[in-house]
Amino acid sequence: MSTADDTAAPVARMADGRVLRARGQRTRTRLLEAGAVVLARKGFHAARVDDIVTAAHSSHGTFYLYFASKEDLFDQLVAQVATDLADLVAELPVIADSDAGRLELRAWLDRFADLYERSGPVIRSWTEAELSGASIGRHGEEVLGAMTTAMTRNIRPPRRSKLDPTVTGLALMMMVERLNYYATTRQVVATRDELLDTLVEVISSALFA
Amino acid sequence: MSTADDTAAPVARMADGRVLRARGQRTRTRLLEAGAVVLARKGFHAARVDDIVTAAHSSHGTFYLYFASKEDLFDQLVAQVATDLADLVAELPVIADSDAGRLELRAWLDRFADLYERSGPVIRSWTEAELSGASIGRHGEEVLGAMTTAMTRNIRPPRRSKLDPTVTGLALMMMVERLNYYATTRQVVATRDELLDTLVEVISSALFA
Amino acid sequence: MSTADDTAAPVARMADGRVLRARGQRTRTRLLEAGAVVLARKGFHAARVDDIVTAAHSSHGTFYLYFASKEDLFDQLVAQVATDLADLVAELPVIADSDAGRLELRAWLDRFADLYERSGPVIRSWTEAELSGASIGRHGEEVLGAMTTAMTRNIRPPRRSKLDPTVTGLALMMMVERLNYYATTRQVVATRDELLDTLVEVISSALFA
Amino acid sequence: MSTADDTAAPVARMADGRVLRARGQRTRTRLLEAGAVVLARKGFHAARVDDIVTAAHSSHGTFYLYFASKEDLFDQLVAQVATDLADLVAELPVIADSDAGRLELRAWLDRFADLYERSGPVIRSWTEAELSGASIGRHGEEVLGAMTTAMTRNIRPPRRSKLDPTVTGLALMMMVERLNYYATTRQVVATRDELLDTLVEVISSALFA
DNA sequence: TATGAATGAGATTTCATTCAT
DNA sequence: AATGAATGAAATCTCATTCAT
Repeated sequence: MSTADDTAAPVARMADGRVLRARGQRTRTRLLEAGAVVLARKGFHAARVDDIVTAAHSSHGTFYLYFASKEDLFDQLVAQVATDLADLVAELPVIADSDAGRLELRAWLDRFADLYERSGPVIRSWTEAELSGASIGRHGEEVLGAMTTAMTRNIRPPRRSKLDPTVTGLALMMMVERLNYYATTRQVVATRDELLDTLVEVISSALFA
Repeated sequence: MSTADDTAAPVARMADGRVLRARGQRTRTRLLEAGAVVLARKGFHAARVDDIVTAAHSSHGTFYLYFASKEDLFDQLVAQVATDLADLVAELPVIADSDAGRLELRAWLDRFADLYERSGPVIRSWTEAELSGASIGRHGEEVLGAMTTAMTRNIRPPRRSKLDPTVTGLALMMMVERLNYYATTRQVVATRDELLDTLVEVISSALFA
Repeated sequence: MSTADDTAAPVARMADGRVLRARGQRTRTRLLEAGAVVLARKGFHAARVDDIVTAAHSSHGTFYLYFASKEDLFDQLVAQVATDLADLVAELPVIADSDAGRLELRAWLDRFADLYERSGPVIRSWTEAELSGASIGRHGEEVLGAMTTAMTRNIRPPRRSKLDPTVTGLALMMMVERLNYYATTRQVVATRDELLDTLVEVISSALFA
Repeated sequence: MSTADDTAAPVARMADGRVLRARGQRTRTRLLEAGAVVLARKGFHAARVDDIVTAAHSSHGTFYLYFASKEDLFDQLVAQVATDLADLVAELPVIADSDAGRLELRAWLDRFADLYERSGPVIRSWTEAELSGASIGRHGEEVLGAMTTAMTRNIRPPRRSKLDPTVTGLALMMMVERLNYYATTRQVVATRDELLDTLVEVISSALFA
């Protein structure tokens, strides 16, 4: 049995490093949640600190008690989602060329879609932040790498000599992300089943054709 | 037989609608090109009018002679690229399940990659603009629809009953776009050949598996 | 009997509608007063936001905390003066053709001159704003109507068949305004007594000749 | 008999002093007329050089060939009107306390109203310009003095001991001006006859009561 | 003489961050 | 811990005037 604390939950702190009491904890959470809402509604650049504190029924002064800057808040939001995503990606199974394998893949994609539905706005703001060179992009790069690697593990080199595994892994994962993107933003109308069926088919075709 | 010019090129105009003489034409072009460069370097939101006029060796006053606002310039840039992209997309052939078909597809993807290399920054700024609700998004939706439809034409329903053609078309096109994105931004290291081979394989697997 | 305050003073607000605390109240007042001073010195169009914030020992940012725009500040100034003026005009008595009547008229004109001395610059800027079609003109029209009506009440139709009461009322009131204008701007040199005597004479001549 | 040229018409010149040929003459006139139209529509401050040259079907470059500045054009406009007005004012007769005198006065006021109808916008812009300290105000002061003096000549000191002649003259003339102002801007609805009747009555009451 | 194009100083406005209570 | 107020650098945009042909 492991001793306590070996997965020490990171203690939330104020911007100046002091540890939070219960009330502070709640205020910080309120601001983070408001940040997510505003991010979803307006995107990274158009989000104003004022929008966030208004949505959180708080104030500018309070905001800077908990976050060093606007970017800091978004960074913390992104860090959380990046962790969730990395955890999920780590659980992508090696997929067998069988109905069972396809079912496993489908189940994983379902969980991905769940996560995307919850955290899509934050994930989408990644791209926006990346494009303009904000520091938030870091998380994106790490997760991108993890996703690519996870999918790459499924590609047995002997089978398809022409396919570069890394490139293929990236291609398939990006397809998964984009399709979820257009589905959650309703730019394409598709049920969850259609989404999953399509992804399973295309991915398994690519892997086992 | 009609002479040339029956598809009269749209005449460039000043922000107040007056048509341009030769010198104005040149200045406008210089500003557009500088805009593209700045857009590539900084992204839509971080791009400053001042950056653009400095890059174009021009002035603020001149800028507003040709464009009603910063957004107007980017809108015109995007409109141009949207046209190019739509033209290319219209030329996507119906792909046969044969080596010849694969070659045709590969050639088309090569042209897409060329266009993306030239106009990638503008295309990428689309997403950024979309996210923050700018009016530029319009073009994006149209082109997105055209791309999806073009790819969809290649999916013969009888073959793969489970695949929704529209969703599949979108998925494949988005994969093409994203892969080009990561290739041009050097977030994935791949030669043009690796890129094309991978895309041809995955797409034809999906279509003909 | 009701206590005071049943005509609750309109609560001062920030540009975004939030109500003010004491400090904000003071800052807003300082800006309004500085605005009046600058308006007097430079007129509506030549007045710069920068002049105002400098005079108020404040900053641009603060200015826009309290006023949505430069025009908004002047509009609030004008609204205040319009109210004062309307109140005074409402108190114009019906004038009897007697020494007592003339004394009453004189007293009222004296109060008008006081108000004009205090608020002349703002009243004068009305005209400037009207001419250029700014929204401030509204107040002007209302007050103009009230002034005309008030004076009109003094004109007994039977007496002077040829006089249109409204036109006469307007004529006399405008004379009052213009004379105060030239007196306060020192374009005519006249003591308060000369001013009042002249106005009383001309008005009572017109009413009772 | 006087020699030729003792009323030498001021020769129109370009901004750099050169005398105009016929074509230049016409262009200059077109710009002046366009200036008057724009002045009427927008007022002094809101009038843009661009509005004027567009209305005159001319160009910025041409504008500065004939006028040293925007103010210069308005100054020339005002100078013309000031001359007309001064001429008219010089012809104000000494009014007798008789029906004939009233008719003479009425005739003069009719001519004033004609002039105001033609040149009202320019006259009105005087005030606007004065308020913001533009140099145009000069003409205004001169004409104001002339108008006051002219009316003052009609006030026989023995009659009304309390009236300061200058102040009264100013008061009456300003009433004339304002009433014409509100009549031409349609802020008061009155026929020319009502206007004249009212003014004749009030003025003669004041002079002869 | 005429003109379209170019200029840049200067105006208004925004908003992340800091201050004072 | 919390907050309302203040700040000012920086951004966008305007327009009288000058330039070059």
